Amino acid sequence: MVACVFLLCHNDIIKLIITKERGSDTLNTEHASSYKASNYRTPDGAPADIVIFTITSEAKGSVKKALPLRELQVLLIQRKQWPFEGQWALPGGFSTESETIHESARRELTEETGVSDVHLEYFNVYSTPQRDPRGWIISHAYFALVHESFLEKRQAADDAADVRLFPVEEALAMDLAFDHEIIIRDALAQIQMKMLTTTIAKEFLAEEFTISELYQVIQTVVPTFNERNFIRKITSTQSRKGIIEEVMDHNGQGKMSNRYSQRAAQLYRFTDYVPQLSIYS
Amino acid sequence: MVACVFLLCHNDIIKLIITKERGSDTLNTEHASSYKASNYRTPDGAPADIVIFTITSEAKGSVKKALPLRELQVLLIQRKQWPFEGQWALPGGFSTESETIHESARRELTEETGVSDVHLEYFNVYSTPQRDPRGWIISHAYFALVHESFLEKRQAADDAADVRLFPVEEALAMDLAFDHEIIIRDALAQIQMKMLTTTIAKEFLAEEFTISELYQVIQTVVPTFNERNFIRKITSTQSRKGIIEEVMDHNGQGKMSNRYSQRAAQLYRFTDYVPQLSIYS
DNA sequence: AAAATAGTGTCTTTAAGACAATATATT
DNA sequence: AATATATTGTCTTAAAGACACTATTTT
Repeated sequence: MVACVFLLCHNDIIKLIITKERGSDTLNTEHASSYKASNYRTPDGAPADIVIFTITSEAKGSVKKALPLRELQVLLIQRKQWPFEGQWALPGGFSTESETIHESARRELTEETGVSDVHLEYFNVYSTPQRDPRGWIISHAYFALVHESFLEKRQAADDAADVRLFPVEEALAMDLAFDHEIIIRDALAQIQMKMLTTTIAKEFLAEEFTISELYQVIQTVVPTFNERNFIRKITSTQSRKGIIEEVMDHNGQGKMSNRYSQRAAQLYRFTDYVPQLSIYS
Repeated sequence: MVACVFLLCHNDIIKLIITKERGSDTLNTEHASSYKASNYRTPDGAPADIVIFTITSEAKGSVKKALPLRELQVLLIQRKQWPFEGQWALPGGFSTESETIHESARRELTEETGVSDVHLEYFNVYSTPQRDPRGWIISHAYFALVHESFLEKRQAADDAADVRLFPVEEALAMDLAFDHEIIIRDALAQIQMKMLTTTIAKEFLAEEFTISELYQVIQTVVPTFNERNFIRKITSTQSRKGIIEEVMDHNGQGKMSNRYSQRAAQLYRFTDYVPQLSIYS
């Protein structure tokens, strides 16, 4: 006993309602041992949407050697078709039956950035009814953290007016497609938390970096972050000094950089130590 | 131009393949401005599965007043039908178009426990192809933390042989339905992390509790947790003492409990302070 | 010399960590 | 009196927090 109704609501959208006989999956003990006919409507798609963050750095024009201005940016694409035609949206795409959603997000990310070894992390699902006018579409939201050097070539390759980086605050003030403003807001809160509790700062830095650069990156993502004795804590506190280590040159001397400063600064790299935080110890 | 093919693989399962015309949603700039006909297969369901944890406590028989034995347990239900008939599985159910997945998880949880104001948190999506023999079914996994007192009445109400608590280690050693072993393993790792970084311990405790009870709950979830000066840290460290506070009686004296001890112990409660952890400060 | 970033000295207060000792009520 | 849990005393070492000071190179 099968009924199949097609409702053509828009010229490129099909809604379908299917009545099918399926064993009850309710776990209520009253029903668990009896079969029950129900009406089932299945989702019209399960896409992955990706909030791609990068931190751009721009040299200050005034002085030669100075710390660059850094800004947290998010990559958006301009929609070419209904729905939300002309509006900016997160990159993403429908996942297929033959891949996990994570694989589909990875595929989209590679298409968008041209780089494959990039931090990609799942953080939430968005399923509010009517969130997508095309139908019942449940979106799986990821964030990606990309070093600006990876996006530079992409930006140059196709001077695409329809793919652009926006400062996060600017993006949040725009009229974005779907519920993408909420998704970006949630992603921002997520990376702010992760910036302080994990070593994701490394995703925005070169392999070797100075303490000032690290401090700047943290402050760019979490503007309220303010540690007066930052260098002391990160380098001389026993419980934390395992997170980063000094880079040495071939003579066993500390490797220095004077990219941004008159006095050369020690270079550091992240170790593979994973800090374990606890409110009880 | 619509093709619809029904494949009846099992008497209560319908697989469908639909070819429909839809605008390309790939974000590749090569395709962004051209429409492309594609074959779309849509998911057959988007259920929420819930890992319901509780901590049971059993008084030691030998002595009258002694700390109880506590054990982390997970609620499972025995399947009554194909697929995985007879095997134990997580409670859960298909979400519908008119609710968010979170609402559907909340609904299932209330059906299962009879209680509504319970900690419920989303943690991951499971979408490995073939994870469900009924079709392309993407499962959204939640964990719930329930005080044992909430489950006691439920357990008594229907002496349901098909709904049972299992010690987590025992559940993980069983041959569970679907990929539910992996889901439980991930949920366990998740609550172990959250137990140490948030105040979810409160979900397993009464409103008022002693330091020993709190310590026991943490150790039950995270067996490696071992803090020799626990009482000192939680009560006399400035940065942490905001997490809990002493309960006072009407005379302004500390309210005590001797449920588990000869010498009465001070009762505490959690404040609404949300601790902020950081590896940098 | 002024500017800009990098890093150290020094002092006070607070917390961590270990473990012995004391407190209170029950059996 | 022995027992079981709760709590405090005391000591040593480590870290937090503040802020003035020195270091290095460029302009």
